[in-house]
Amino acid sequence: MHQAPHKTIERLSMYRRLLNAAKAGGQSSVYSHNLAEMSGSTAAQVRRDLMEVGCHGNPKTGYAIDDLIEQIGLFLDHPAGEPIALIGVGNLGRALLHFFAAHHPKLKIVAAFDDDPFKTGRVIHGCHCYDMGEVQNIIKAKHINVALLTVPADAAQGVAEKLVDAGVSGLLNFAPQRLRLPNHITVEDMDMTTALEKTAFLARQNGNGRQ
Amino acid sequence: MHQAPHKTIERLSMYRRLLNAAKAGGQSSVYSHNLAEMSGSTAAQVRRDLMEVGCHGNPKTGYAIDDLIEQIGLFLDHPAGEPIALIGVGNLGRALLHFFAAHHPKLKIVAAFDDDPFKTGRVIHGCHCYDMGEVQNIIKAKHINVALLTVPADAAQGVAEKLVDAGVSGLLNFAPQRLRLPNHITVEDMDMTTALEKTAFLARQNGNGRQ
DNA sequence: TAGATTGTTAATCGATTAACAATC
DNA sequence: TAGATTGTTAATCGATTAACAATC
Repeated sequence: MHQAPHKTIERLSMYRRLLNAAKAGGQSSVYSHNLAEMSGSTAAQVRRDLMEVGCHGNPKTGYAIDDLIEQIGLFLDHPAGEPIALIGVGNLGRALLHFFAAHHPKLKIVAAFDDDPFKTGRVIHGCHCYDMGEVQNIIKAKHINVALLTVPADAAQGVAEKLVDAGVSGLLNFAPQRLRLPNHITVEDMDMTTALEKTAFLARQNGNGRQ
Repeated sequence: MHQAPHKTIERLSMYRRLLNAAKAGGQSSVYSHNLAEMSGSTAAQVRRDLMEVGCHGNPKTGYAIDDLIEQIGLFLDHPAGEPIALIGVGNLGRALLHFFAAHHPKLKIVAAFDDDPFKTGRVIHGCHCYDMGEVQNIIKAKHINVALLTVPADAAQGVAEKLVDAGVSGLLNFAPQRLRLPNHITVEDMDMTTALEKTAFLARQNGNGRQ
């Protein structure tokens, strides 16, 4: 069996969000070109992505929204929900705790970690903050497989290795630091400095020419 | 003349960061394979990227770090520095103000905007917070070309259009919302929900199999 | 049926990787 | 010279786009 391309996974996530909004608006079916229009993709791409997760439409009625949401959920989500850890309760860490507290039924941040004694022991945006010394025990105890890394760049590699030792196999890394980890570990980098540099560069190149 | 691929731009940003660190550590030259090792790229890729910005090495001595940093800077940066706006001073907005206050000499957030009267008029992480009503005047007055968008999803499209009207041509969008803007506008999406869903999915697929 | 949409296959495109001659 | 590295070209790979037969 083949692997779904990474881009397909990203688009499926986006489709689901759009479908939930459409459902909330009272719609019950969509055509590929509707979803393409909303997501900025093409109709053919949408059909290919939906086929990937086993969704089938019908030339007369399009795709049933409830079916799409269910199939995408079966494909993307862990059925029992995914417990997640957040490491580093600085400004960005707290913002992400707040952001993810609301956003997702299946992805739940169940533990935060910091080494600042003014933060540990408290509940921040609904999430208990533990001392870094407990990170491996708690990750094992709570069967955490995925972590958000919001520590300073110079601490990132060391913390990441600890997490992997404790059993984490996916990291969403906000530290502007390349992580060297075994190949079977998934690292997704959210490098905001690079993203901003790229945006500024492309804006200057394609933009309105204002200097 | 041809355009540098987007991936090359991202890698150049990363190389520069690594080169600055190497320089601070006392190094004065690198080989392509050193930079490849540090960045997780390949030596051939590094050489191609560096050629793209007009850097040349020498089989005996490799590349001069000072030269690389300078050439990458000439390529990526606006010589006068790039003034940037941040729209939406919520948890995430404040975290980004803090993050970017320190990180970059050429990219500077010079104005923040919100419509909450408890935030406007104050200075937050060194940046003045203006009322949203002033956004177009200030963007024009300060010649701002690039904006960070950290407003709620349902406000993102409206705000983005206002910004584009005022002359912004590059947006770094943190709202989980697809923006529909003219083609000459650069939009870079930092979709954290999708990134986390993708990380969790790939972790489950490639990970240690723990359920 | 007629017409729009789905599902599938072939063509294109862009970027990465591999190969190798040129260079110090 | 010998050997490692650079610069450049060709081969590969993956994903997107285009084309079209099958379907309701």
